[in-house]
Amino acid sequence: MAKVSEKTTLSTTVYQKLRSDIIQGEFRPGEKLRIEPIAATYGVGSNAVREALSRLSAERLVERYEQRGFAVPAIALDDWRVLVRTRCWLETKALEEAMANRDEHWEEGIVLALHRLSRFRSDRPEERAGWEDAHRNFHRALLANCGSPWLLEFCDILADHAARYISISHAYGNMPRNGQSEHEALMKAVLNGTAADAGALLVAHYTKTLQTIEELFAQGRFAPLTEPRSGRAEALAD
Amino acid sequence: MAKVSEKTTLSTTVYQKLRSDIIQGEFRPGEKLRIEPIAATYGVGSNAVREALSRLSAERLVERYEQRGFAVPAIALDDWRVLVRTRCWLETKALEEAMANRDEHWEEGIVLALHRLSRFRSDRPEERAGWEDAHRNFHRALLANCGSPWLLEFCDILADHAARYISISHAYGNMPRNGQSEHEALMKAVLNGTAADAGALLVAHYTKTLQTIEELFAQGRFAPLTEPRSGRAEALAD
DNA sequence: GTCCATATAAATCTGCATATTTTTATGTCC
DNA sequence: GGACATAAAAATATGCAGATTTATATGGAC
Repeated sequence: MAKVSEKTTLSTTVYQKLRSDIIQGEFRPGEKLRIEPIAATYGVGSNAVREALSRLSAERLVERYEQRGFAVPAIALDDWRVLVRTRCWLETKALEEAMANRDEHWEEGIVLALHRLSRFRSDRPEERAGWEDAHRNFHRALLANCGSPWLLEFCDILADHAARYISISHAYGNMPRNGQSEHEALMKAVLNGTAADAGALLVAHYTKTLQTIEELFAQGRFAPLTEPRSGRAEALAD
Repeated sequence: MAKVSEKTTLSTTVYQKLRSDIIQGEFRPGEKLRIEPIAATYGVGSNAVREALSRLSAERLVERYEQRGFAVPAIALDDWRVLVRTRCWLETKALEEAMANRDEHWEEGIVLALHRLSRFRSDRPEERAGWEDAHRNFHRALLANCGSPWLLEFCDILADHAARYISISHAYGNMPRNGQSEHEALMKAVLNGTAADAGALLVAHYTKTLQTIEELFAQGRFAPLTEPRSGRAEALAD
């Protein structure tokens, strides 16, 4: 029995596709998003695209320039650091609350998510998408019980933005690390340890990724993406 | 010399107006937002309204029902509690960071914001809008230095949603309290005390508002707003 | 009452018209 | 010639008026 496909609007379809493309780094940072070409690509009218871009701009996944259209956000080392730092703050808090509210269902969800994650190898290109997905679900499972849909959503937004940086970095020399042992240690601490210990492991986990990408910036790998070439039509910022 | 008015789009104008109306409780919770009437009211096309509503739905200030339009979110006691709790978490963290990063400019901003707030009396209807604004700015000033635009934005979103609950409550018997002495104590603790003390005062400040509105729920004042009358066209939820 | 067909209302979408910005071309001064 | 200003042209974003699709309400058969 195939799942009944949810009734949806064209605008939402475009929104989802653009969202996913941006997070997966299909667009260069700072790249202008012209409405007509996008509409033509998807075979829809320009209004549907505008609506999708407007939604994305509210999530900061695209930047909006009044009367001048939309663009993918630029990337910057400082922005990356702040993003990770904020993510650590919020996820640490969420994890602390989730652990305080612990129940069987939550614990089982974590065990299950880790098991599913273990079935993918992040170094095999054909499994990569599945791994990313499972990885995301594992981290979500840790926080699921925190008691605040708001906090969960904020963590999700930050995770999306972090995923974009990570996707971009993959195209510039960053090999995704599997980190299965880290995830196992994290799960053990979450299920059996103190909130402080678990939080420290979580922060350490994200800090590794932080540093990997910091190095790419330091090596200048992202230079062509962060220094807008003068005279380019893409220089939208004022 | 009047400030040059920013070039803007019709869609953004509608967005700002709707946003402000929702936060100020001009719509009943759960009320359906029909596109045509709104477009007619503002004298714009339906697409501009759709775009505005789409943006608002990304901020959770309106709910989106695929193929069935948009509605103002309902209100619920549990939602209100979670909202305030989350706000306390995030603002406490932001305040802690802001205090750790303290500098002169930040301190002066707080002093100035409190002074400006003191010029308004929340119990005078004609000054109410000004007071709300100054109050919001005071709380923003406390966190301004936290070092994370993300965290600031999340706090802002939560503040907007809390403001909606408060606006609605004003129409159902809740008198806004001035709280000047609370704000002064808070400022003193922020400028001269420990982060723990300041955070506790902040939480206490929000908890008072929490309880006031909890009581209105308990008294059933909001009942007609939370119990969707069956058969009404507004029953959109599934 | 439940099911189904039909009518109505509403949301959604498209194609084009308009307004704005960006680019290109042109002219002027030094 | 190069730097700068100005004006025309092109590209692009924005907005509107219906056409189309979808959901909701209505009424009748069973």
